[in-house]
Amino acid sequence: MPTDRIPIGKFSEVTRLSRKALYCYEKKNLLVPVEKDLCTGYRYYTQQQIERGIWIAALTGLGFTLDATAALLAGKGTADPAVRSLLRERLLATRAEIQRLAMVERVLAAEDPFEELFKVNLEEWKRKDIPPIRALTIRGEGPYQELMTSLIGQICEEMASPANVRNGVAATGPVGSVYIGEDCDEHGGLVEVFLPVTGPVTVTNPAIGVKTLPGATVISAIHKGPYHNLGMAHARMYGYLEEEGLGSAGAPRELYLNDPADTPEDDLLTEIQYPVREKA
Amino acid sequence: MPTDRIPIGKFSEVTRLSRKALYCYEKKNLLVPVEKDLCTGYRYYTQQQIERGIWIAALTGLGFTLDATAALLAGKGTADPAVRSLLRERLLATRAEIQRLAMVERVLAAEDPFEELFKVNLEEWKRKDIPPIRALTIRGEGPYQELMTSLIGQICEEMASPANVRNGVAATGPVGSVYIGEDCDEHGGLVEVFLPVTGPVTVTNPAIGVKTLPGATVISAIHKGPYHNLGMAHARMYGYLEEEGLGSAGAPRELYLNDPADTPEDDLLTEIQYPVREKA
DNA sequence: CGGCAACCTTTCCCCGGGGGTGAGTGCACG
DNA sequence: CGTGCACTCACCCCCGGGGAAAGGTTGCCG
Repeated sequence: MPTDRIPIGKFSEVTRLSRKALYCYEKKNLLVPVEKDLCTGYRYYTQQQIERGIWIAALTGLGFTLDATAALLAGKGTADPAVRSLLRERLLATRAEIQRLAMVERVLAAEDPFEELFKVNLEEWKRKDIPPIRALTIRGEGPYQELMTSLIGQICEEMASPANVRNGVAATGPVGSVYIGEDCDEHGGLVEVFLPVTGPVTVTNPAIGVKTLPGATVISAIHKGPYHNLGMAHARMYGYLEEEGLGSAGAPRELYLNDPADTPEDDLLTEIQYPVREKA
Repeated sequence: MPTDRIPIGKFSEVTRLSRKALYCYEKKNLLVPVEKDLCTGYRYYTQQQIERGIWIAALTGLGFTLDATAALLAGKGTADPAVRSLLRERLLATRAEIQRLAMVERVLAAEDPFEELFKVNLEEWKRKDIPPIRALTIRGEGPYQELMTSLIGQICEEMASPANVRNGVAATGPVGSVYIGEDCDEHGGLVEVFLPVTGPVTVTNPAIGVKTLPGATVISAIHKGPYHNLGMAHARMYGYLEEEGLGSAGAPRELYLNDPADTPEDDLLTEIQYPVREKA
């Protein structure tokens, strides 16, 4: 083969790699032009590099990072176990992404995607670690509807007391509740309402205390809609936990993410948390 | 609601947005903390912002850009046509991505992904614009096998002539060929072999000329494997063009992307180009 | 009232390029 | 041997954050 000096533009056409990509690959030593004119900086590639370029285009097109691509090219012919593991890892990641996109598609294709979003979200449970929380707490028992209103009202009142306002006591999160009672049903039970708080709190109402709620590992989901639908959401989460064999490890909590006073019922957001046993 | 001063860490937990993301949203005015301590720079969010944060997390999770997310949040309740179009655009993009990933998955799941890659690649036609090419050319007719060897040999010899070497004449791309004959079949026909070239060429062999091949819009695919399989690939591409109603608009070309002299037959890469009529 | 851990701040570089700019080259053709 | 066009260069900012470093604050608890 006679001398070949393929400038970057032609090389880019043949390999279907953009010029920018080629600069990038050069910096990373993935595909370095054989010749670089010292005075003008012009890059020249050769025929041999076309093949490598095409492989790079193909592999990155599969979603491999440039590092992985380099490794794959190095071990292509061989039975390198690293190659196998890279391939498998990518396969799994691709499948996961397809699944995710399928859900995204479902939401976007729905008549009202904004509504649909949180219906699906209910199925998108996430595990997270909750740190301990210092909070004002108050307990009560009875039918939820009135109970919650009353308990939250008392806590807010406490926060608004002159002593607390003066001392700069402030809430550090949304109001939440813990379903303590063993036999909570949809209508009522023993509940503890809490408001995460910071500063030198003064408590006057004897029913209210300052506690540090224990941390936990929880499965959490976000619910959108009126509070009276929360029961259904709990049922679904509970069912899911049973299925997965995750023993419930404590009382479930709810976090009321927006204020029922100035939000339409249908837009209310509630985070539901079910503690589970830690599991690597 | 009493004063709430939610520091970034807590806010990040509740909304499932990373701290980095929050910094980023602040810079873009997408979600700006209500209070920022002038002296320490600490950010404090409020309850009301939690809802917005959760919406942002949900929308970006669907793949919207931050700009799009902002627009969607602004027009959420209204029947803004911009919102509709953003949603539809995203839906189409998502579907396209799912399709693409499905192919990626097929390749990765194959027994030998490296082989599979170019089989599928054959189905991944791309339209591109080919600029005019200045090249050494030589024509011949007969059975391909021997014909090509001979023609390519002659061209290479010409390139290697003392005059050309002295003048710094160099190839600017891989050898290719044009199937000129109307009645080319798998075995032979009228062919023009070309080698893209630059510099003041001297031609001694009277069969060889310097020509500028015309540019074209082509559908191109990359074939991997022995040259004697090219016939099948051509047939498939031709079939595809018919299906799509793309009239062929000129003689097909092949580019021989690596050198048969030092490449195993199974690894030979050939780009096949079918000119089509320009179409917006 | 102190101490200490946990929190927060800014800054910088990374991914894998896309887009654009102004200025400096090449080379085919006349 | 010019000339003009097309090419190429380096540089900077953008996406949407992740990770790490170095240093300053908070605030709980004793």
